[in-house]
Amino acid sequence: MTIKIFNTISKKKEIFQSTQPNSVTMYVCGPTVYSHPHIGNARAALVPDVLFRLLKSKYQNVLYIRNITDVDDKISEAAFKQNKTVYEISNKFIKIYQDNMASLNILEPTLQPKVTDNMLNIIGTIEKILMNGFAYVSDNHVLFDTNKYKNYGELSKRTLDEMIDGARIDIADYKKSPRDFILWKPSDRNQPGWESPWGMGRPGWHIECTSMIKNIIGDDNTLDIHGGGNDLIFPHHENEIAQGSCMSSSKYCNFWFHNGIVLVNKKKMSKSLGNVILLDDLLGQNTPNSIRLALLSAHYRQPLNWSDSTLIESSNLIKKFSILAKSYTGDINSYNNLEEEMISILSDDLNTPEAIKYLSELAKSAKKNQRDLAALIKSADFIGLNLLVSTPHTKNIIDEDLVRSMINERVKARVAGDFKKADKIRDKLLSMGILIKDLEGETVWDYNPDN
RNA sequence: GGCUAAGUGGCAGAGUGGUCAUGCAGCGGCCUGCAAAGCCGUCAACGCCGGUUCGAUUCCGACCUUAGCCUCCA
Repeated sequence: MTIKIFNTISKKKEIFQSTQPNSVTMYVCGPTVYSHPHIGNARAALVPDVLFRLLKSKYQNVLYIRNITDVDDKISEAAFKQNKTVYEISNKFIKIYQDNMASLNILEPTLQPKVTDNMLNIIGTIEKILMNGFAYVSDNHVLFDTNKYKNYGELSKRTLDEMIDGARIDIADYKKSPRDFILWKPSDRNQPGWESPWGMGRPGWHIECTSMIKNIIGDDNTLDIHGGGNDLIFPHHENEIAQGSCMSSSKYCNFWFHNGIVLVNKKKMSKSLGNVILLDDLLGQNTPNSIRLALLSAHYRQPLNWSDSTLIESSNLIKKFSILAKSYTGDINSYNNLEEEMISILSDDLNTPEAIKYLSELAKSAKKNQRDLAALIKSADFIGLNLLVSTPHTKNIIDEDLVRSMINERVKARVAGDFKKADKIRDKLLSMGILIKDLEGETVWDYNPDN
């Protein structure tokens, strides 16, 4: 069965084909580690995670690389403000990032290279570009010469003239052309710096990705899939293609894969608008499953407008699935190919809303059909939703014995016909975050997902 | 201003040249001491104007609106 994915460079849904028959190489731009990860970082990791799971179901070897940018002026700035070293900042946020992603059941990539571990490779890559005549040294900087690379703009579909006309920035005087971008720049004493043929300095923003990719897959090999947020198409990925195509003769990458951004109140999150939603906050009040489902509720290429109701809806749905899943008593392994339909849905450009619809339909038929119930559990699991293990919210720590004794008291009151008292106890439980249901012969309880 | 996307029912959000999205909410019913949950049924949409077509929400063009990018950004 084939996988179709939308390729940004052709602007079409294409049948995915890897360069090697049983292997896939995928690179996704990871975080710059200078602050707490937000919901947008989560989407940017979660979308490739679903693709990774899908690819793994069809290919023997999937090499999934997600880098860690631990050299960046934003990190230096954070270090300066907090009176800490650059490494203290980056190590702290690497740890938080990885913990947050693990909480969301996002699988670890095969490799997570760091910029600081690749400085010699980066310098080597820049030397190759210089040697091939696509870069120049000016005032201790090394710059990519965009006028030398004739396909510049092929990803973002803009011409150099358009970019120059639309430019809102002042042109640095060491640049030959306003669109030329930095491969290497000098560092002063307060900035992290490395020895290079061009003096103490540090790499520009784009070169790290190109260098790490080529270092891992080999200069003359083509990457199968390169992913990242929509907002990275220009200039970051455009510049990567330019560099990567000019350091060796091989094509840089076959499939470009971009996820839409998360909007809050219909606007992109930004510190100035004060609408940044941090994962730490979200994870304190919601189950990983509901956050995950909420992030998958829109197609990955669409913008996702985040609101309270997004989470409420997804947590209701997850609760419905989980209750059903827990009623399953059979052996899941007695059925074959339970995930087949889910795989086929995702194979069409990762259509997660369609996948959720499928789960809803399974939930409906699962009441009468054990196989569908098993399929619900397995299919949800395929997209990383574990229905069998419920994770209570961290703030919802409850004395279960107390809950049971309150329920018993209410049962007694109901038997005695004292419904006033029974309702009072029910209200009290609700205020504690406990939802009860009177089923035939017994009363069951669960955490209230809205709480 | 330039570039790139998108505009679907009360909300979220897929999809399709001619029959159902789905979820939440609403409405009617079953169930219940009453609820909650569940179940059954039900209402409702394709920004605007043209064009192509026997037929368009779906294809084409203009217009309007929104978002993103053009500066760090996932």
